[in-house]
Amino acid sequence: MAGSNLYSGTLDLLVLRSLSWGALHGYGIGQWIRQTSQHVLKVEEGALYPALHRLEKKGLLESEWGMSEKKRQAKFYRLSEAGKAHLRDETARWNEHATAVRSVLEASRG
Amino acid sequence: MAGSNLYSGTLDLLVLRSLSWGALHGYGIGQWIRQTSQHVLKVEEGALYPALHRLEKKGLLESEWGMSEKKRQAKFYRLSEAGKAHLRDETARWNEHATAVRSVLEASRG
DNA sequence: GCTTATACCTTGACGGCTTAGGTATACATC
DNA sequence: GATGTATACCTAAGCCGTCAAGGTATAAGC
Repeated sequence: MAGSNLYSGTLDLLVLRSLSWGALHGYGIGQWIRQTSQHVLKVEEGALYPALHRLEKKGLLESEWGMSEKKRQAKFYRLSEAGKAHLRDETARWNEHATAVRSVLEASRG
Repeated sequence: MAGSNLYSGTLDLLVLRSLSWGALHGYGIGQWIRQTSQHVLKVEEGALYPALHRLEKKGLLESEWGMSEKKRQAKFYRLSEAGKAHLRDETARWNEHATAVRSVLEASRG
Protein backbone atom coordinates (compact mmCIF):
# COMPACT_ATOMS: atom_id res chain seq x y z
CA MET A 1 0.00 0.00 0.00
CA ALA A 2 1.96 2.97 1.14
CA GLY A 3 1.51 3.01 4.85
CA SER A 4 0.22 6.43 5.62
CA ASN A 5 2.18 8.19 2.98
CA LEU A 6 2.77 7.56 -0.67
CA TYR A 7 1.19 6.22 -3.76
CA SER A 8 4.37 4.63 -4.95
CA GLY A 9 6.13 5.16 -8.23
CA THR A 10 6.17 8.93 -8.11
CA LEU A 11 9.35 9.32 -6.09
CA ASP A 12 11.70 9.05 -9.07
CA LEU A 13 9.71 11.68 -10.90
CA LEU A 14 9.74 14.05 -7.96
CA VAL A 15 13.49 13.64 -7.52
CA LEU A 16 14.18 14.30 -11.18
CA ARG A 17 11.97 17.32 -11.03
CA SER A 18 13.79 18.73 -8.02
CA LEU A 19 16.95 18.88 -10.09
CA SER A 20 15.54 20.59 -13.14
CA TRP A 21 17.09 23.96 -12.32
CA GLY A 22 20.43 22.65 -11.14
CA ALA A 23 22.26 20.51 -8.63
CA LEU A 24 21.03 19.72 -5.13
CA HIS A 25 22.29 17.32 -2.50
CA GLY A 26 20.18 14.39 -1.33
CA TYR A 27 19.06 15.86 1.94
CA GLY A 28 18.10 19.06 0.17
CA ILE A 29 16.09 17.17 -2.42
CA GLY A 30 13.98 15.64 0.32
CA GLN A 31 13.41 18.97 1.98
CA TRP A 32 12.55 20.71 -1.26
CA ILE A 33 9.93 18.12 -2.17
CA ARG A 34 8.43 18.29 1.30
CA GLN A 35 8.24 22.05 1.35
CA THR A 36 7.05 22.42 -2.21
CA SER A 37 4.24 19.97 -1.58
CA GLN A 38 3.16 21.80 1.57
CA HIS A 39 4.30 18.83 3.66
CA VAL A 40 1.91 16.45 1.94
CA LEU A 41 4.75 14.37 0.47
CA LYS A 42 7.07 13.11 3.14
CA VAL A 43 10.02 11.44 1.36
CA GLU A 44 11.50 8.98 3.86
CA GLU A 45 15.28 8.78 3.78
CA GLY A 46 15.12 5.02 3.48
CA ALA A 47 13.33 5.51 0.19
CA LEU A 48 15.18 8.60 -0.98
CA TYR A 49 18.80 7.42 -0.89
CA PRO A 50 18.14 4.11 -2.62
CA ALA A 51 16.20 6.05 -5.26
CA LEU A 52 19.15 8.35 -5.86
CA HIS A 53 21.51 5.40 -6.23
CA ARG A 54 19.07 3.69 -8.56
CA LEU A 55 18.70 6.74 -10.76
CA GLU A 56 22.42 7.29 -10.89
CA LYS A 57 22.99 3.67 -11.81
CA LYS A 58 20.53 4.08 -14.66
CA GLY A 59 22.51 7.05 -15.87
CA LEU A 60 19.77 9.57 -15.22
CA LEU A 61 21.70 11.38 -12.52
CA GLU A 62 25.32 12.34 -12.00
CA SER A 63 26.81 13.04 -8.60
CA GLU A 64 29.72 14.89 -7.10
CA TRP A 65 30.86 15.45 -3.55
CA GLY A 66 30.99 19.02 -2.32
CA MET A 67 30.18 21.34 0.57
CA SER A 68 26.65 22.24 1.61
CA GLU A 69 25.50 25.72 2.63
CA LYS A 70 25.79 24.55 6.21
CA LYS A 71 29.46 23.66 5.66
CA ARG A 72 29.11 19.93 5.67
CA GLN A 73 30.07 17.28 3.18
CA ALA A 74 27.23 16.53 0.82
CA LYS A 75 26.76 14.65 -2.42
CA PHE A 76 25.32 16.88 -5.13
CA TYR A 77 23.21 15.40 -7.87
CA ARG A 78 22.42 16.82 -11.28
CA LEU A 79 20.41 15.60 -14.24
CA SER A 80 22.22 13.92 -17.11
CA GLU A 81 20.90 14.46 -20.63
CA ALA A 82 19.15 11.11 -20.37
CA GLY A 83 17.71 12.28 -17.07
CA LYS A 84 16.26 15.39 -18.65
CA ALA A 85 14.62 13.33 -21.36
CA HIS A 86 13.33 10.88 -18.79
CA LEU A 87 11.87 13.71 -16.73
CA ARG A 88 9.94 14.94 -19.77
CA ASP A 89 8.64 11.46 -20.58
CA GLU A 90 7.72 10.59 -17.00
CA THR A 91 5.98 13.89 -16.48
CA ALA A 92 3.82 13.19 -19.52
CA ARG A 93 3.15 9.68 -18.26
CA TRP A 94 2.17 10.97 -14.86
CA ASN A 95 -0.18 13.53 -16.32
CA GLU A 96 -1.79 10.89 -18.46
CA HIS A 97 -2.14 8.59 -15.49
CA ALA A 98 -3.53 11.25 -13.16
CA THR A 99 -6.01 12.32 -15.82
CA ALA A 100 -7.13 8.72 -16.27
CA VAL A 101 -7.60 8.21 -12.54
CA ARG A 102 -9.51 11.45 -12.26
CA SER A 103 -11.77 10.49 -15.14
CA VAL A 104 -12.58 7.24 -13.35
CA LEU A 105 -13.20 8.97 -10.04
CA GLU A 106 -15.50 11.50 -11.68
CA ALA A 107 -17.20 9.18 -14.14
CA SER A 108 -20.90 8.75 -14.12
CA ARG A 109 -21.97 5.19 -14.72
CA GLY A 110 -21.04 4.48 -18.36
CA MET B 1 8.34 1.17 -10.60
CA ALA B 2 5.36 -0.33 -12.33
CA GLY B 3 6.66 -2.00 -15.40
CA SER B 4 4.86 -0.25 -18.20
CA ASN B 5 1.62 0.31 -16.45
CA LEU B 6 0.65 1.56 -13.04
CA TYR B 7 1.67 3.92 -10.37
CA SER B 8 0.76 1.54 -7.63
CA GLY B 9 -1.61 2.09 -4.79
CA THR B 10 -4.49 3.36 -6.87
CA LEU B 11 -5.99 0.01 -7.76
CA ASP B 12 -7.98 -0.35 -4.54
CA LEU B 13 -9.40 3.09 -5.04
CA LEU B 14 -10.41 2.39 -8.62
CA VAL B 15 -12.06 -0.87 -7.64
CA LEU B 16 -14.05 0.75 -4.85
CA ARG B 17 -15.09 3.49 -7.21
CA SER B 18 -16.31 1.02 -9.81
CA LEU B 19 -18.81 -0.28 -7.27
CA SER B 20 -20.21 3.02 -6.14
CA TRP B 21 -23.46 2.62 -8.11
CA GLY B 22 -24.00 -1.04 -7.38
CA ALA B 23 -22.63 -4.53 -7.73
CA LEU B 24 -20.31 -5.72 -10.49
CA HIS B 25 -18.40 -8.93 -10.95
CA GLY B 26 -14.61 -9.02 -10.99
CA TYR B 27 -14.15 -9.31 -14.69
CA GLY B 28 -16.60 -6.48 -15.26
CA ILE B 29 -14.76 -4.27 -12.80
CA GLY B 30 -11.57 -4.64 -14.81
CA GLN B 31 -13.35 -3.86 -18.04
CA TRP B 32 -15.14 -0.87 -16.63
CA ILE B 33 -11.94 0.70 -15.33
CA ARG B 34 -10.20 0.07 -18.63
CA GLN B 35 -12.97 1.58 -20.68
CA THR B 36 -13.63 4.50 -18.39
CA SER B 37 -9.97 5.43 -18.45
CA GLN B 38 -9.83 5.28 -22.25
CA HIS B 39 -7.57 2.23 -22.03
CA VAL B 40 -4.89 4.09 -20.12
CA LEU B 41 -5.33 1.94 -17.02
CA LYS B 42 -4.88 -1.72 -17.80
CA VAL B 43 -5.77 -3.68 -14.61
CA GLU B 44 -4.00 -7.03 -14.92
CA GLU B 45 -6.00 -9.95 -13.60
CA GLY B 46 -3.07 -11.03 -11.44
CA ALA B 47 -3.45 -7.74 -9.60
CA LEU B 48 -7.22 -7.44 -9.72
CA TYR B 49 -8.31 -10.70 -8.12
CA PRO B 50 -5.90 -10.49 -5.20
CA ALA B 51 -7.07 -6.92 -4.69
CA LEU B 52 -10.69 -8.03 -4.52
CA HIS B 53 -9.86 -10.73 -1.99
CA ARG B 54 -7.84 -8.26 0.02
CA LEU B 55 -10.63 -5.71 0.09
CA GLU B 56 -13.20 -8.31 1.02
CA LYS B 57 -10.99 -9.59 3.81
CA LYS B 58 -10.75 -6.05 5.14
CA GLY B 59 -14.53 -5.85 5.17
CA LEU B 60 -14.73 -3.15 2.52
CA LEU B 61 -16.44 -5.40 -0.01
CA GLU B 62 -19.07 -8.09 0.16
CA SER B 63 -19.44 -10.76 -2.49
CA GLU B 64 -22.09 -13.11 -3.78
CA TRP B 65 -22.13 -15.65 -6.60
CA GLY B 66 -24.60 -15.10 -9.39
CA MET B 67 -25.10 -15.14 -13.13
CA SER B 68 -23.51 -12.63 -15.49
CA GLU B 69 -25.24 -11.03 -18.46
CA LYS B 70 -23.48 -13.57 -20.62
CA LYS B 71 -25.01 -16.39 -18.62
CA ARG B 72 -21.92 -17.49 -16.81
CA GLN B 73 -21.12 -17.90 -13.14
CA ALA B 74 -19.64 -14.75 -11.72
CA LYS B 75 -18.86 -13.38 -8.30
CA PHE B 76 -20.55 -10.05 -7.72
CA TYR B 77 -19.01 -7.53 -5.38
CA ARG B 78 -20.64 -4.62 -3.65
CA LEU B 79 -19.46 -1.96 -1.22
CA SER B 80 -20.03 -2.46 2.47
CA GLU B 81 -20.72 0.57 4.63
CA ALA B 82 -17.07 0.57 5.64
CA GLY B 83 -16.20 0.39 1.96
CA LYS B 84 -18.26 3.46 1.17
CA ALA B 85 -16.53 5.39 3.92
CA HIS B 86 -13.16 4.13 2.74
CA LEU B 87 -13.93 5.22 -0.79
CA ARG B 88 -14.69 8.73 0.41
CA ASP B 89 -11.51 8.90 2.48
CA GLU B 90 -9.26 7.44 -0.18
CA THR B 91 -10.69 9.71 -2.85
CA ALA B 92 -9.84 12.70 -0.71
CA ARG B 93 -6.39 11.28 -0.06
CA TRP B 94 -5.80 10.72 -3.75
CA ASN B 95 -6.90 14.24 -4.63
CA GLU B 96 -4.58 15.65 -2.02
CA HIS B 97 -1.72 13.52 -3.29
CA ALA B 98 -2.31 14.33 -6.95
CA THR B 99 -2.53 18.02 -6.13
CA ALA B 100 0.74 17.83 -4.23
CA VAL B 101 2.53 16.05 -7.06
CA ARG B 102 1.19 18.54 -9.56
CA SER B 103 2.33 21.44 -7.42
CA VAL B 104 5.84 19.97 -7.38
CA LEU B 105 5.85 19.34 -11.10
CA GLU B 106 4.72 22.88 -11.81
CA ALA B 107 6.71 24.64 -9.12
CA SER B 108 9.13 27.34 -10.00
CA ARG B 109 12.33 27.14 -7.96
CA GLY B 110 11.30 28.06 -4.44
C1' DG C 1 -14.69 -29.43 -33.54
C1' DC C 2 -12.14 -25.20 -32.92
C1' DT C 3 -11.54 -20.61 -31.52
C1' DT C 4 -12.73 -16.58 -28.97
C1' DA C 5 -14.56 -14.19 -25.18
C1' DT C 6 -16.02 -14.59 -20.68
C1' DA C 7 -14.97 -15.56 -15.85
C1' DC C 8 -12.49 -17.27 -12.10
C1' DC C 9 -8.01 -18.38 -9.78
C1' DT C 10 -2.83 -19.06 -8.03
C1' DT C 11 2.18 -18.97 -7.97
C1' DG C 12 6.91 -16.93 -8.34
C1' DA C 13 9.79 -13.29 -8.95
C1' DC C 14 10.61 -8.49 -8.61
C1' DG C 15 11.08 -4.29 -6.52
C1' DG C 16 9.68 -0.04 -4.08
C1' DC C 17 8.54 1.59 0.48
C1' DT C 18 8.63 1.55 5.56
C1' DT C 19 10.74 0.84 9.80
C1' DA C 20 14.58 0.96 12.19
C1' DG C 21 18.66 1.12 12.80
C1' DG C 22 23.76 3.22 12.15
C1' DT C 23 27.80 7.07 11.48
C1' DA C 24 29.58 11.75 11.55
C1' DT C 25 29.90 16.82 11.84
C1' DA C 26 28.47 21.77 12.99
C1' DC C 27 26.24 24.65 16.01
C1' DA C 28 23.68 26.21 19.95
C1' DT C 29 22.63 25.69 24.71
C1' DC C 30 23.31 24.61 29.43
C1' DG D 1 32.92 20.88 28.43
C1' DA D 2 28.81 18.14 27.83
C1' DT D 3 24.51 17.59 25.67
C1' DG D 4 21.16 18.08 22.25
C1' DT D 5 19.52 19.28 17.65
C1' DA D 6 19.87 19.73 12.80
C1' DT D 7 22.36 18.44 8.96
C1' DA D 8 23.99 14.77 5.93
C1' DC D 9 24.98 10.31 4.53
C1' DC D 10 23.98 5.20 4.51
C1' DT D 11 22.10 0.09 4.96
C1' DA D 12 19.20 -4.10 6.16
C1' DA D 13 14.89 -6.67 7.02
C1' DG D 14 10.49 -7.28 6.02
C1' DC D 15 6.01 -6.07 4.00
C1' DC D 16 3.15 -6.04 0.28
C1' DG D 17 1.46 -4.76 -4.28
C1' DT D 18 2.27 -5.67 -9.14
C1' DC D 19 3.54 -8.35 -13.16
C1' DA D 20 4.17 -12.38 -15.87
C1' DA D 21 2.70 -16.60 -16.64
C1' DG D 22 0.51 -20.14 -15.92
C1' DG D 23 -4.13 -22.85 -15.01
C1' DT D 24 -9.58 -24.27 -15.19
C1' DA D 25 -14.19 -23.96 -17.10
C1' DT D 26 -18.24 -22.52 -19.87
C1' DA D 27 -20.97 -20.12 -23.72
C1' DA D 28 -21.25 -18.67 -28.31
C1' DG D 29 -19.88 -18.33 -33.10
C1' DC D 30 -17.91 -20.26 -37.24
